[in-house]
Amino acid sequence: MSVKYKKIAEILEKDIRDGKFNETKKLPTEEELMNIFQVSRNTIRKVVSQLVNRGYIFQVQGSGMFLREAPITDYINLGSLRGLTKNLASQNIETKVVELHVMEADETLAERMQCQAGTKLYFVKRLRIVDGKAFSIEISHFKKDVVPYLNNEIASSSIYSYLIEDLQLNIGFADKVIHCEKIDKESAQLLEVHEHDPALLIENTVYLINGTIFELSQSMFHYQKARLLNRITFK
Amino acid sequence: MSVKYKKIAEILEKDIRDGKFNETKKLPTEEELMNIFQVSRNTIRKVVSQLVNRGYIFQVQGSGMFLREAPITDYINLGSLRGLTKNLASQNIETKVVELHVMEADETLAERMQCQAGTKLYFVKRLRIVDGKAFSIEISHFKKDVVPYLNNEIASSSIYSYLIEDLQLNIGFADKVIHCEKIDKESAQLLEVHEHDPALLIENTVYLINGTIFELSQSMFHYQKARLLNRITFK
DNA sequence: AAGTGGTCTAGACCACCGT
DNA sequence: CGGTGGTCTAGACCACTTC
Repeated sequence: MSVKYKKIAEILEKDIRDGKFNETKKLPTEEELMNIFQVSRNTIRKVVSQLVNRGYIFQVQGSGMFLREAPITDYINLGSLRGLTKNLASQNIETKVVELHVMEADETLAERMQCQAGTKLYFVKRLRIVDGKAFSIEISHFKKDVVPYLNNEIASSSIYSYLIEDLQLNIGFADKVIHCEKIDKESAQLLEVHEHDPALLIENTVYLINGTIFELSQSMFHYQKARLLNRITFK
Repeated sequence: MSVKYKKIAEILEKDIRDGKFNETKKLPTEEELMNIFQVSRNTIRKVVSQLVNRGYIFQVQGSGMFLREAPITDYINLGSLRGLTKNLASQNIETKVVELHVMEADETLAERMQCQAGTKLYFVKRLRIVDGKAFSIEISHFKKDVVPYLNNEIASSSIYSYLIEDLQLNIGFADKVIHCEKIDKESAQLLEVHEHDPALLIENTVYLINGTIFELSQSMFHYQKARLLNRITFK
């Protein structure tokens, strides 16, 4: 976080979240931001593009930069990295670790994670509980050579905070595939719904910035509780 | 499309799709691209950021720019604008217009579309058929003052091609909310599934670049056939 | 050490919005 | 017409990868 544009983007993101621009629903002009932060125009434009990509603002040529309407309900933001911990801010989230152990990749996993069969993986199955009610089941596989250590305590809080802040992983990009299906019996019990009820699923493949896969996960959501949000900008 | 970086991005996107870099799985260096297209480095970097955002490539500092693995199956790309027409390229898509007429926004619609109750809207209900099988039901509302004309013929092909190429709408951004639920009887018949089977839903709010909403739509997908893909990059 | 992407600056000119 | 964003250039220096 040593670079200017990231620092400034952090500040402005916080300002927006804190409602600092709510009266005008408008950001200062690029020139004003240049003066405030004492950086060049390109740097400000880089900052702004971050805020645009994160869905906070939109730009209108000749007019200014405006706040996008904040989502009213709690959504899982598909554009962000952290699972629930950062997203459903207003709610009360618990995590129950159902299973956690080291395993070896079989042929299928090996192919999907682009590694040799037999590669050591952490297997984690967790139940996420929001406001006292079962919300989702998350099954994750982490490559052990990238995530050398994991325990119950870490898995009970935010794994991603651990990966980023403690292990300092450089996470680069991810593929998320979303679909829905009829829930199986075991999952139905965990999520407290009926067998054959719908289930919303996200299959997540996460890459380091050098392009290596380090996580493959599946999240299964309670169909009545989960709503995913995707904010996109064209240009 | 008069600007350099968009033209170059189009060319490179096509090259990537055509498999031009498949042997090396690597793009030319920034310097090489500067020479090829005779533009400055910043312009090339802008081009590259487009390709990164669209999920085609990833950059590794000190090393180069590499192709991301192309998705194997056909997915609906959440990051792109067009619905199916552009996405499921390999398949055979038909569209049946179930309903098309002008209506007035009621209180609920007016609030969600940020307009006055009574505002004229085009209402379109379409059934999308892929490879001869029902795939999705799309219900859309377009503001008539933005989309002054719409007919059966246009709605039978790609509405978005019409909006962009003919009406020259400047589409800016969109909010997509995804969830799943049990399907109702009428929709079940259209999609040829059983009542109470799962259904995957996307609620889509689309804005012009000046921030005005012009479309509100809901797409309901066949739960066994639809897969949504979201490619994200962190940085 | 050489190659390649990442950050940052300073400045120019264009395109669009609103008055 | 003034204000504000959009595009583009030229050049400098830094950080990481690869050999």
